[in-house]
Amino acid sequence: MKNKKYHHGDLRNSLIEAGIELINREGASKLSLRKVAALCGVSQAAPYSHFQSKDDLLDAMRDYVIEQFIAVLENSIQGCKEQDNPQLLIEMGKSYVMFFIKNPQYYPFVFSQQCMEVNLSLDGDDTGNFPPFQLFKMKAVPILSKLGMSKEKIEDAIISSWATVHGLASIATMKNVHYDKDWETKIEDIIRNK
Amino acid sequence: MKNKKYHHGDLRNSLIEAGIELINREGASKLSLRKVAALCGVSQAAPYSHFQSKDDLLDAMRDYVIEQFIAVLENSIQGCKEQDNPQLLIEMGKSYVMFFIKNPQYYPFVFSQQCMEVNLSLDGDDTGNFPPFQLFKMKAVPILSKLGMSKEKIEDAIISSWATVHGLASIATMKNVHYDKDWETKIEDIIRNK
DNA sequence: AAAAATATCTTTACATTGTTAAGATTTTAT
DNA sequence: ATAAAATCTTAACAATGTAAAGATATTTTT
Repeated sequence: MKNKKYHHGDLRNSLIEAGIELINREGASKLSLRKVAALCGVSQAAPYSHFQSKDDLLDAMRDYVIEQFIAVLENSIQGCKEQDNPQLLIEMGKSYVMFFIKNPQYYPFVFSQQCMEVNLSLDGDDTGNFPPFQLFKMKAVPILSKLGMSKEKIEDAIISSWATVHGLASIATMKNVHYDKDWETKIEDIIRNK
Repeated sequence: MKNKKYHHGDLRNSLIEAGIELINREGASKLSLRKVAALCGVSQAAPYSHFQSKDDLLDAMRDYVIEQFIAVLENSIQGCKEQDNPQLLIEMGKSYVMFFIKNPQYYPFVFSQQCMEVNLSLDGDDTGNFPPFQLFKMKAVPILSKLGMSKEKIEDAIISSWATVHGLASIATMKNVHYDKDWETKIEDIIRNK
């Protein structure tokens, strides 16, 4: 490791993390490529050695955040004793919402480009499917099947559940939302109320 | 009405409508103040006689879209024979989702600035509350009360229902979402599955 | 009706931004 | 060691939001 280095060494990852840092500081709307480069101590054009465009960097940052998101969801799954109990789906839902409540800037960022692949159907190819939804689907199908639901009902239930949880995350992370109760303790009631 | 006019005559409204036109054409992310001005045939700085900033124009455009949105919701209410039947809430939900399915560019635009006022509580001041939610709340409370639900349950149910519908709108308007069924006919099943 | 005040618009200018091009420096491959 | 490739810098461009100064039209006042 040299002190003054022409080459940064790990610029690609540094740009991703610096970008996420800036998003947490002042939101995705105020992020600029040049600020990210400056935060990494490189010139304005340096990012173009690692990303084709600003959107390309944003995509990589999104992947990075979604990886954290997936880790949180999987952690909540492993916290469940019974892998075939419907409660597992509730726990996933709670984690889904809480992830964005704990990182409010992430919601508008992750879903700003509304162009992620989403396959709602139970059939079809799940490669490239929005990973959090794919994970939820994968866990939900056997659990709901065991309850004796028809395939069509299962598909509807999965879409409905995801919509509820996703909508809750959207609402809870709005800047001027007023809610006197504590989300963490209240959220299960709200999901169950379905 | 003069042919060549230094003064536009109705520039404020024209800017709002031109802006919405551009959003429908190429999405909110690609909208610029200068393009809006050009579409109205005025100079780049002309909008500043009517709006303090680009965000100020965007706010006015949002209000304009929300007015249309409210009109659609109220129309669906008036289409219901029984004003105290829970089916009315389903109809509102369908209209909520369908409004954004019919105008896919509106969803990311209306909710991009996640800073609208939202009061989730049944108590408290509803002035300034996000009008579509306020309307839903207003209609839901008496209907759910009649079903014998407690106040707390009602609040939970309203939040849950709005989250579901709002989440459905978010998901259905994603660009790369694959769904082989027809939303219009399927959406009620999905909402009911709650 | 004339003059003054105001509203609406234009032109010019500037800073910020994404992006490209040309070239410098370092690392890697031969 | 030399060539090739990767990584970075500086300089420049077009698009954008916005401010300032001034022109033109409209409204208000007298």
